[in-house]
Amino acid sequence: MVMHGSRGDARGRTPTLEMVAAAAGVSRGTASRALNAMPNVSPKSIAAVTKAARDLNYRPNLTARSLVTGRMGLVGLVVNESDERVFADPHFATQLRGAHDVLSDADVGLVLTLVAGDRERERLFDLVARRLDGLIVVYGHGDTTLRTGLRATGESVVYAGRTPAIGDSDESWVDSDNVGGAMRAVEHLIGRGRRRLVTIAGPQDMAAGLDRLAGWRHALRAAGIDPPAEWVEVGTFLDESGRSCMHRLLARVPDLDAVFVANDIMAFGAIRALREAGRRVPADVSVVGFDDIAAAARHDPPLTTVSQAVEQMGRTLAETLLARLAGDQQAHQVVLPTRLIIRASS
Amino acid sequence: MVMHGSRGDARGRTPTLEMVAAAAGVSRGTASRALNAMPNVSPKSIAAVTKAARDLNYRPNLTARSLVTGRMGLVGLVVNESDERVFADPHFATQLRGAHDVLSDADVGLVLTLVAGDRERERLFDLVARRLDGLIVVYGHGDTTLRTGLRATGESVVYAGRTPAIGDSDESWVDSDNVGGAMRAVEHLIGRGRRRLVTIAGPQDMAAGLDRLAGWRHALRAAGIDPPAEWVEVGTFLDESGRSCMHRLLARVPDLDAVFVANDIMAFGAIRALREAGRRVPADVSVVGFDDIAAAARHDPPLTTVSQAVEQMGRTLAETLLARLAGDQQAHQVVLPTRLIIRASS
DNA sequence: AGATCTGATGGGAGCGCTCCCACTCCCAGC
DNA sequence: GCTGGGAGTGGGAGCGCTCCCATCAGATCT
Repeated sequence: MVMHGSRGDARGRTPTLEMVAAAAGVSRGTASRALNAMPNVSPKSIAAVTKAARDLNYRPNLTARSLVTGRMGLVGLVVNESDERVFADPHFATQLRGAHDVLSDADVGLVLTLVAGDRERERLFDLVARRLDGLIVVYGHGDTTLRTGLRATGESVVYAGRTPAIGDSDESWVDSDNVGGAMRAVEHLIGRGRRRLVTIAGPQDMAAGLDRLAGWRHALRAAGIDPPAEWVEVGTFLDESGRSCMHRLLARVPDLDAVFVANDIMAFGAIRALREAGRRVPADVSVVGFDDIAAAARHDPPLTTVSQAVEQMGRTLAETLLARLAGDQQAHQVVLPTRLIIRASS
Repeated sequence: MVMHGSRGDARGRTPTLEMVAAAAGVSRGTASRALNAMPNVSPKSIAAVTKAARDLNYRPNLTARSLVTGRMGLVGLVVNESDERVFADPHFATQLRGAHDVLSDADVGLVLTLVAGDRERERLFDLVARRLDGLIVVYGHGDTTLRTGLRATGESVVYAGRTPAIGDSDESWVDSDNVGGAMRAVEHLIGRGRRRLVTIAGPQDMAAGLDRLAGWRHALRAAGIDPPAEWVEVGTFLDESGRSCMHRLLARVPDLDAVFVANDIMAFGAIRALREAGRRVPADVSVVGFDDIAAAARHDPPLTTVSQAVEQMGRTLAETLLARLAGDQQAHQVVLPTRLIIRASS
């Protein structure tokens, strides 16, 4: 199907439903019903049409189908963030694979849409109106313009990650149980006898940052400890940030005996800082991270951390969107379980 | 455009070309010509149609257009490799951004297509026949089944990276000047007085691996040095592989004074190995990498390396594909320049 | 003034499919 | 034997666009 010369050269070459029907000795309508597994078709017709379609190597023209159904069979994956930052996230690929699998089984294509700046955001609105059935938004954090814009268009959208900024009751999202994961991490540390249990939190404009901090605080209070504000440092989720936050915490709380870090990357930085300060991990200070990235198991010492169902998240995002496209009107808000992986750092 | 109920509820809501034409007081044909900037339309008509289209917030129905033109306005980005490995490549995002920019300006969508295994490869052939105008194949290395399959379909395809495995004269590809880059790296080291100049090569089933090794050998010979086979170790492009290769080289060639490493990641591993062996970089051994990833500049010591025009590569891939789709029959084989970045490691 | 050309226009045809309505069987029920 | 209904079928309409051809005005040339 090279066909740069448009119509002419394709005529007669690519088999159409009409040709399949003729070969099977039935009408177009019957052929269509047979191929789409609709009711009220005789087994004989189904067999004849199936055979004819295979013989002719027939592939339905998705464009023609779209024109009449109004469905494109395409959803957009919106990456609203600097691409470097997204692709640097070791979970992105896994999540993408999960979503891709599900969509691919449903014969729905995934159109990659990088958004950076107003012009591209406008283009996204245009795109979604013309070519896409729905959107999966990953890394939409912070950009309320995008969110309110999408909400206004009434498009089918599913977000990766809870949407903290605006009232989100009518939006669909899939998120990990960040609060629960953080709580279990803290409970684990308390069970190890730790009491001066500080935290390096993530950015507070992201649900993951907010929720992991909330879980830490909640678990401490449940254990009868009311953590002072000086036990908290807010980082950027990057390695170097973990290091500098840890140094500040050590300065403020010299006798700290454990730190819950909101992601593994910062936890690595924090462990470096602890060593620089002459503290041993885990003998003097226990460290727990979040994410269970591949490097966590290989780290020295292997990092105790909270694991998320990353591929499942991708799958659920896709499934939720497909459900919406199938007519399910209500918003789905799914929280996936997290799991504490205990290793040597605690 | 939610329209899960198919046709009915969209009728009358979404403006059509017919409606624009009526509002502008011209015919459908004239409106189409005006909006598509075709010749033989009066300025008055153009103005009227443009205004009517804006007033009605008209967006052409791409499906209807595709049905008649036979063009989908979609190209596939084929990732034929484990997703972890691709997304771990720090250049992938940049390259993708470049391609995305160009395609987006041409109003062509980019459909992400992960291929792993025969079933998915079959699905790709199906997909490209039904929904896509062409393909950009990144990381197609090794998979000749994919290549020969695509060649058989006569599809428009552009490869990222030279295609060494099979005769490639009729295939389009875009690649960096790996040979030239490697040569300049070696010439630089020779200029620094180094003579026992070993190399850690990349996988030999990838053009990048082959070409960088060839460049190293070529430059040495040009300098009157005929490198023995024991000066070469073949790595996997991963960090740990760089370290172990370096150890083996040190064992075989104890008096080596420089090493050209086929990528930065392995160069980091190699520098670790050199330190473990008590060699100073660059005092005892000079190290040059390839890629100029972000971490190279921040490394201790900052790494001398060969920089590629990564974003340009993405752009050129897209431009080449668009040219093919516009009817340009001949294969384009583009080699983009590389540049030696001299830092402290040499 | 009449013939000729050119730029501009209108509208039919048709892309390949799904949807729907009308129609034909055939069998059960009275 | 006639009727009612359901299963199965055929084919028209129509999705919104582009392409093309016939037409038409207005300008230009003999």
